[in-house]
Amino acid sequence: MPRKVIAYNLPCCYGPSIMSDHTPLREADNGHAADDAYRLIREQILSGQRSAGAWLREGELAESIGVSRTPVREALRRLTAEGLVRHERNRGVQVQAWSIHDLDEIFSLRAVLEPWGCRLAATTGIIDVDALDALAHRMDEVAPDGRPTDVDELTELNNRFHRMILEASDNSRLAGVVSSVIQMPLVWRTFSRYSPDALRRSLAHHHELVAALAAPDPDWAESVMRSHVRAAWHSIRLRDGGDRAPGPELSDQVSTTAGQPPL
Amino acid sequence: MPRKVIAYNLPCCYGPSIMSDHTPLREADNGHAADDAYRLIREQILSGQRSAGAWLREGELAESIGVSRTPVREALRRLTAEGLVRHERNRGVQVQAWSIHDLDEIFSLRAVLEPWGCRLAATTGIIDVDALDALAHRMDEVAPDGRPTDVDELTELNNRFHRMILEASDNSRLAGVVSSVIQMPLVWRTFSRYSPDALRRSLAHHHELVAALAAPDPDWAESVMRSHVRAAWHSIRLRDGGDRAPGPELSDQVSTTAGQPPL
DNA sequence: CAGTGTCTCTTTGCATGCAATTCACAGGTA
DNA sequence: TACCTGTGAATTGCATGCAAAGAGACACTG
Repeated sequence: MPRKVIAYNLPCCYGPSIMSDHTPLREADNGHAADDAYRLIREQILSGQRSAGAWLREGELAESIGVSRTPVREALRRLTAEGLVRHERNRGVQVQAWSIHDLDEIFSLRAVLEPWGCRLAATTGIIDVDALDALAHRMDEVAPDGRPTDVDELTELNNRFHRMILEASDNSRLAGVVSSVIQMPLVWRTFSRYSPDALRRSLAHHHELVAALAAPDPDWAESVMRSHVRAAWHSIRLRDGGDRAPGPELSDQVSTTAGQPPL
Repeated sequence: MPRKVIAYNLPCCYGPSIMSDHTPLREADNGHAADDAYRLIREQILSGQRSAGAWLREGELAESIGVSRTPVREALRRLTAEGLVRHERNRGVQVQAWSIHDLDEIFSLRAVLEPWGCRLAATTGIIDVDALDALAHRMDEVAPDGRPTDVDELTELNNRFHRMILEASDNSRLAGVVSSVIQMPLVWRTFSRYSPDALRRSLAHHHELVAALAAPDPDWAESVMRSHVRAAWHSIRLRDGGDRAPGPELSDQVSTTAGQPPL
């Protein structure tokens, strides 16, 4: 209790003890402890450094990040709410494990929501088609001939592309819901599972989406987005032991919203 | 620091100071501080005791609940993640305010997701039709002739009805997403806004849903659920200054998935 | 040898204290 | 009057200490 006072005005991590041998503390003191903890832990999970089922100990995380347990606890609660980790009372928090069934749930949801959002975006018309087009072209550069040079950047560009469309749907909850549901595929590092052919097709879809939104033709936009999501679903599953196509029945169920008569 | 030790073994709230004049402490000591705080605060928000825009002070809440600020903070973080409150760094937490636009967002999302989930429930067939039927009949009793005797119970039954269908869809994320998006209408105490006619129609929909799921006919089930949600949307809006029908364009957009050819 | 009690050690849950930030408001200046 | 500016009270952010709940080791008993 005496030394605490001294430590307070310093970037907290320098206080109590000389930093231990490994000092992967949060960079500088900007940001805020709880946010930093959240970001760092989240990154470690998504990047696979913390594998599914591993326990996340408050004490260990606090020390490695360079903050006290309090902000770590806050970060873990956020991650729990987002479904990235599981929390058991008095036992702790462990990284959520995922199965093929989870992947099917996610993609069947996306196959309903994203086409609908794309239709809305084409209808409301408040979308920056040029910016979207730029993203599509940038992705071509990062993955010439269907072979990605930088999977991380490709993933980031792809996320931005999809987010931009959903945000143009004028339904903020739609965008929120999709991004909350999508967390997990990041772990699977989607694009690293695509064949060159599949990736080329995916990038072509992006250009077609730009065209459909520029037209704007809501039916076209919706339909291309549906193809895009379902193609992605196949691409990811095929590599996976290739057990079977996306849900025999699910397949039909999802296509429910396909092939509509024009409104 | 001396008295603390004494207080520790008691149900924490009895410790430090003789309880103040108002003692709405958490009932008994069962449950756990953070969960209790979460439940109590959530209830106060949904019941309208804490009105939109009101600030939620950690200290005040902690005292009124009878725990320290730590579990209150945890509860507030959960509520933030769920969208019931807004959090501003270093300023605090205030009850989220809602607009007609929010209501439109929510119902247009429901109008896409719930019919789809209902179709899935009819397809997978793992639904307890009898239990569902019992719920529908119980609702008839609680609202004879479209005049509810107990709005709270009616609301609870209705939530159970819808949740049961979504849980039968075999897509846990779908159920999760819908319930997370639906929080707000609870605040609007949906059924208190229905006319007797509208409420009678709503209850009739429930019986028709049971029939469609018992058949089981996915197209029928999906279609009834779409009618059900869109009717609810109108019922809630009409009382509201009756400015206009659910989104002129939105209306078309949502019906996107309507009137399909049978699969 | 399986089952059970207990003991210890680890880890979480919660309370509390101090620093930092924000806001309202008063007082000074142009 | 309009606009800074600084001061103080209220409030959050974070660190830390103690109690309680689990998990595993180990001996004891049937």
